[in-house]
Amino acid sequence: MMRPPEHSVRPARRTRGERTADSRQLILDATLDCLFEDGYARTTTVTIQTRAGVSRGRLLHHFPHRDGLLVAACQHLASRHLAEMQTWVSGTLDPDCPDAARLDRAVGLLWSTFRQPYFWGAVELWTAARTDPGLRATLQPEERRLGTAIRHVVDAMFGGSITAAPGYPTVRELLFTSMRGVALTYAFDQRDPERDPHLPMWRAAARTLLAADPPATRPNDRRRP
Amino acid sequence: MMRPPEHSVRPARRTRGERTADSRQLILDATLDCLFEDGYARTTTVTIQTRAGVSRGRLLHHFPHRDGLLVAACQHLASRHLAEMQTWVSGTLDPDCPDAARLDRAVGLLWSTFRQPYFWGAVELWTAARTDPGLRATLQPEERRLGTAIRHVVDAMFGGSITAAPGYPTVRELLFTSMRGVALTYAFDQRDPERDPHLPMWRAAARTLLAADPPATRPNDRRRP
DNA sequence: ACGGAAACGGTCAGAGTTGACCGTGTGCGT
DNA sequence: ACGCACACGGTCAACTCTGACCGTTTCCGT
Repeated sequence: MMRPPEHSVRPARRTRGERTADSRQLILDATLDCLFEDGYARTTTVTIQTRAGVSRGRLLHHFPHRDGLLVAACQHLASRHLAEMQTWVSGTLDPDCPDAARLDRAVGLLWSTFRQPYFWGAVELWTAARTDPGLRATLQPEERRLGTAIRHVVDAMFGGSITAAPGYPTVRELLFTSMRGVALTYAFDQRDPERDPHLPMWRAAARTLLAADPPATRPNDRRRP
Repeated sequence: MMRPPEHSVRPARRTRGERTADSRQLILDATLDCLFEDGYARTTTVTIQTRAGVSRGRLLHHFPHRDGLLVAACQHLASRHLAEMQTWVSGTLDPDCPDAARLDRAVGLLWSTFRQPYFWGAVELWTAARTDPGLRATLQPEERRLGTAIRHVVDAMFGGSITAAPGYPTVRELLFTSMRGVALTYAFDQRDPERDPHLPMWRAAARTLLAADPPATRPNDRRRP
């Protein structure tokens, strides 16, 4: 009653654009959280609005249709993941790492990216996009952009000396796809990712492939006359 | 009116057990078809009963709850896929294949298994099982059994001389997981699987890894004093 | 032959989901 | 200062999906 308009409690007078940005951020983050925790099938608009802490009106004002919300979530997922990757790799990067131990570290780092909530959110969207042309149309270019960006980050993880090896492109692609394939099985078979038997296998295979002299594209005629 | 009970038109007098088996077969096949075509989220009991051509009573008599139906679909998927794999590999197997061309053939065959509807049905169930403990409990042992069985089939595809190589287990696992990871991207990026750039990469990497002399598990100390 | 249970066919209520709709307050251009 | 569109808050109707429920036919043991 006797309180004057206290300026320390006031919500800092947000502009209209800021409120809109906040709303979108809240809702899209909540959408990705729901995808991760509940899965695509149980991710309803009510679940999202509850988790985001917004009213139904606020949700429907920014995303009138569920389809548009999920499409926006795809783009949000991509941009958020990209930002995470870049800050995260710059924090754990070690410029003067001894030598071949860098490969082992890089493999471990790469594998750790497949345990983050991002990966499962992406999987949910991927599988949903398979039977949803609208989602697919959005997801495809977004994932392409992300793919090239991630490749650069991975290159930075491995470092120049490894990247220069002729067999490196094959190693990078093989590791990346194999890890994705292995990570997918964790959906129904949850073990300790740190003790995954594939981890030493990836390291050993990478060493062998990088040490192979030819680009490994010609099958025979290895020995010179 | 004047027709006697015609024995040529009568539906061959099925026993009760046969009808039950037919119903389950119809419903479970339709369930897997729905998973492949519509995806998990849009696979409803009504969709299934329509596609199976059964009444609601018939569906609910055999599968009172949707959960049980999907769990049964998991087992059905596994057994059906296993049977398909065995008959299919025995039909395309070539005992006296020249030599290393067998590897190329095996890689191509293995890759072709990731384009069948089975794979996408499995992916739908895997992702659903991640957030559904009931599905996961059923899927896990079933996929384990399938995994070992498939490994045997793959071994048969490669043949004894390749299988005997010390690096073979790594090659098999790497190929299998990498193909799964690549196949997953076809959910949102549909290209021609026959011209996938990974195909020559897999073949080349397999050759290199199989040709490597040591088991490739010890990182250093290659040269003896 | 005959009673009972299995194997349906078909309806319907209840819960859940989506989005249209209307009312309200407030930033913002003029 | 002023009004208008934006950014909500909140309600509700239409729709969908699930599973309970009841009636009917057909197989099967005795």
